[in-house]
Amino acid sequence: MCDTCHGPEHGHDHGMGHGGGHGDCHCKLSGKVERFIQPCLLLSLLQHPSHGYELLERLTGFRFYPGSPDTGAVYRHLRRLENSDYVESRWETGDAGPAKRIYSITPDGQDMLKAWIEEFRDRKSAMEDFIEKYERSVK
Amino acid sequence: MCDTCHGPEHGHDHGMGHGGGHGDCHCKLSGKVERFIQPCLLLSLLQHPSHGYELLERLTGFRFYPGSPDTGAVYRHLRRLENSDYVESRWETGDAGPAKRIYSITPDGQDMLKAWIEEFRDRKSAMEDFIEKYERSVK
DNA sequence: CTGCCCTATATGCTACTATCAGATAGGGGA
DNA sequence: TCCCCTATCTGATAGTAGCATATAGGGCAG
Repeated sequence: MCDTCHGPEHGHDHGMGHGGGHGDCHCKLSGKVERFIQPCLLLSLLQHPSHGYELLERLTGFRFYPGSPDTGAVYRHLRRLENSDYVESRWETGDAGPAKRIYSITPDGQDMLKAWIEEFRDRKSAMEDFIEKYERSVK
Repeated sequence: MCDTCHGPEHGHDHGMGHGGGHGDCHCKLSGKVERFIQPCLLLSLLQHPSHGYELLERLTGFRFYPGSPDTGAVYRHLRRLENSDYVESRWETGDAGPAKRIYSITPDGQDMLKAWIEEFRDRKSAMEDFIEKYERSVK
């Protein structure tokens, strides 16, 4: 039983929003953002260096994130990207408010992003194939 | 340290094969098939009824599965799909070898598959946007 | 000067999932 | 008899997202 969509578990609302975690309930087909957060962060940082809190807001610009993404996820992934040398950071304490950790993309990170782009092209075409298979089957 | 690609953890091999589970190693960008198994099973069953072992082989026809998919995953997802009334099954003991559980897609399952197709269209266009954003940034 | 909100970063916990490994079992061939 | 192929199913583990919470600086209203 699903406490979000109520009633039948096979509702047709398939938006990616609201976050997931509904177990066997398929009222949200893909609440989870499925590790798209890393390429989104890398692309944001390719555009210009930024800090976690700002990146959090910029993530909503990607259609993978219709709602507000999780703050914990953003900071944790930035840390992981830094451990892999895909990004680097420096502290900025200049202006008002708490200190900011400014992240920039590294050459390795740019290579990684390029690999992600290739991956996305593959997935996109795999989905096109799937849709085509479906169209042929229902015809 | 990655025991698959050895050396630097940011190698550029980004195929979807060999299965995942390399933690922070990005030598495989997406070893996980990320719940694509359910729509693949539904579409296979839309084409014609089938049993688990056969579906296992038919899954390789989808480009989400370059290697052989996990047998456990197939049977477990079939069970889950049946619990959700997206598929139904009957035992077939007629011919040689062990009994087969033949699955068929239900009307609810067909609706679900349709919802998945819409979802795939969304994801596909989100990826197109991402790639376009990238192209603009590197230009 | 206290409480509240906004900015900013970080960690703990839990549920879900994929993957790996192995168990069970029928039947055919060497 | 042993091994392999077909066929289904279960156990254990590791990675992940999402939620909640902790910490902390600074501005501002009452």
